[in-house]
Amino acid sequence: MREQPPYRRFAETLRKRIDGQEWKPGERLPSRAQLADEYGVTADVVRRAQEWLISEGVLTGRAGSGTYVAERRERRRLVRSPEQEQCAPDAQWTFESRTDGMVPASPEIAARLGIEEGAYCVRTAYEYLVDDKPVQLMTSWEPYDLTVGTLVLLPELGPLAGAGVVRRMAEIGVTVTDVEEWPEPGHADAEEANLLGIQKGALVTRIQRTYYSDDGRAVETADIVVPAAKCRIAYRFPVTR
Amino acid sequence: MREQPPYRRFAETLRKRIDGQEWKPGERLPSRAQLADEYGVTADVVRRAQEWLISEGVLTGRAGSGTYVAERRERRRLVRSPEQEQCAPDAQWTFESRTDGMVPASPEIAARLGIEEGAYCVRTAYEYLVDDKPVQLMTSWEPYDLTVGTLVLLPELGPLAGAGVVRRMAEIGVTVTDVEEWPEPGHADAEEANLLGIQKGALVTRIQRTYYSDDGRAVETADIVVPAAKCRIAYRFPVTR
DNA sequence: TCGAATTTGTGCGTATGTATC
DNA sequence: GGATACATACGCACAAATTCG
Repeated sequence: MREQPPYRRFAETLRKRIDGQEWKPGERLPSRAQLADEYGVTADVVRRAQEWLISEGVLTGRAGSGTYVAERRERRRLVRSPEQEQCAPDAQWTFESRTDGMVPASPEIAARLGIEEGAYCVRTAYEYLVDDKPVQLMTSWEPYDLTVGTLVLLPELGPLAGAGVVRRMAEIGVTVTDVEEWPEPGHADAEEANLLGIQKGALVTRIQRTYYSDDGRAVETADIVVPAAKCRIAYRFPVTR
Repeated sequence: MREQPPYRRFAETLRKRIDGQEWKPGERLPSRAQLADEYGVTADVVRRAQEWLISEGVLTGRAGSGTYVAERRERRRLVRSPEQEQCAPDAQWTFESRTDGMVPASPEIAARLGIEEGAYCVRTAYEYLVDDKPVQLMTSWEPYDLTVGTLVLLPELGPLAGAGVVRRMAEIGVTVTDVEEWPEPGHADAEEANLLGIQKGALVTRIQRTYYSDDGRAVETADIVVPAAKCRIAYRFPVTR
């Protein structure tokens, strides 16, 4: 076993004091200079130790303000299963949406929807909120020619505003039968971190979701960003053999 | 728009040369000293630019050898759905397993299995292989008192060795009806990176999977590590309302 | 309101460790 | 075993954000 470098040892020192409730969640730690003085290490060793703990989600740093013990906020459980309309708003969840209108399909979106590159889609951006705080981002695309001339053309308008893809499609005679989700790990970019109230570079799960109708056509596809610090994702489904 | 720092600008220079097929996937780049000379920057700027591209999966570094253009390997599609036994071996997939024998349940595992802390479990480690290369790791726990005295006590032995949880449990009269998976983003530690043949710190998805029987008891839980660079995970299930 | 002090965040160069050939 | 190349750690300087008088 090789000896740990100074910054890692100091990180463990800090972690012990945090675990011992010496500083409680949300509280500010002494400044780097103070900690360096107290332990007889350089301020840079303190900085690296804090960076390490930040990357583990134990601390969070705020420029100009200080380094804080991360709030052990209870993470939302986000269930994704066949039995329910996913991500529908309820008493606890709400969302804000903004339809950008028609945009030509990028090569990737065209492939996901099975339409021609450049064909028009209705793009809508969603922010899911709990207690008025965003906990999930989504951008969705629907083929324009699927909903043109119907009341559900714009997801956020009409009698079924906010009702979810399955119900909206049912309204125009399209039966959604399957959903496919591709979750991938990633890091939050500056914009996502800002919108979600998390640290830049924090771990997120990006989900590509596509709904399919009974004739096998893709009727909607979406990019979903779920911050690991705020949400746990659960897939639950029956086992059939 | 603020000006980019030198290492970021040089990263874009490198990226353009890579995109232009100047160096092909798998090929070695010139050494840092050479690149630094060629572009009139310090070797440290080259190093940081390469680190940046490594974190994006464009390059990979090997100590003592060189920096290489990442192979754009085709990623396995890993379907997780109700219709099939998951992760069963077939013509393309195989796995190696190693049962550690009985271990007392940690608090976390006990909670996941709904058993008492310290109660014994059968722990088994799996490495899933494609072309003899590991693409997925799994560690599973089964309550000892569930399978004790039966032929399926050890997942890797007996007539149903390697048959999967659902079939093995069916053999002893336990009907598995549901599965729950909790995927979370993370980074590979040194050991995982070594086993999976990926860079240390590379993005992975960690899945907590638990199978439930018809009486609601958890019959198996597992930690699964899926490297993003090698596998895409797909959840597909029917929509029922 | 504004500016100075404080605190964290970013970038860079050097020294050293370690794997490869 | 030596030479070479990347990996890790550290210290310093400065920028950016916040705080507070």
